[in-house]
Amino acid sequence: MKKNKIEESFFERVYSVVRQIPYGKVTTYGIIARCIGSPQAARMVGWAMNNSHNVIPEVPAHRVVNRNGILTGKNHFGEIELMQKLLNEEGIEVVKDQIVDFHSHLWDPMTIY
DNA sequence: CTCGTGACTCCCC
DNA sequence: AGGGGAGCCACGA
Repeated sequence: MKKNKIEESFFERVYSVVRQIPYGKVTTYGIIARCIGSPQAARMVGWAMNNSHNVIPEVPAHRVVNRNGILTGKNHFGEIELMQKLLNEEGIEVVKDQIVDFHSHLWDPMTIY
């Protein structure tokens, strides 16, 4: 055995975490990056999200924002208002591209309650 | 193979 | 308090 493989791609690892985000909750790029072992590779997480549109099952990328609770990736949803719209549908209020009471909606995969 | 870029984050001044 | 720079990893040209 040398290597075995199945080493899931970096992207796959990101998707696995993002898919675990419960309905009505959000998380950040940094948290995800840290969760997969690369705390400073938050950029990659966002990049993975960009590619997520081509991934199945669909990844709730709209639940992923930056550490300030700002919808930095909204520009990549095709429709600028789409990301905010999806969050609103889940009961998350967004003002000026920023999630209201962000900390309350924040979900940390490492923090099991 | 080398270079550049990217939906971020942290540290320093 | 605000601005600037470096770090991180993967992927396309």
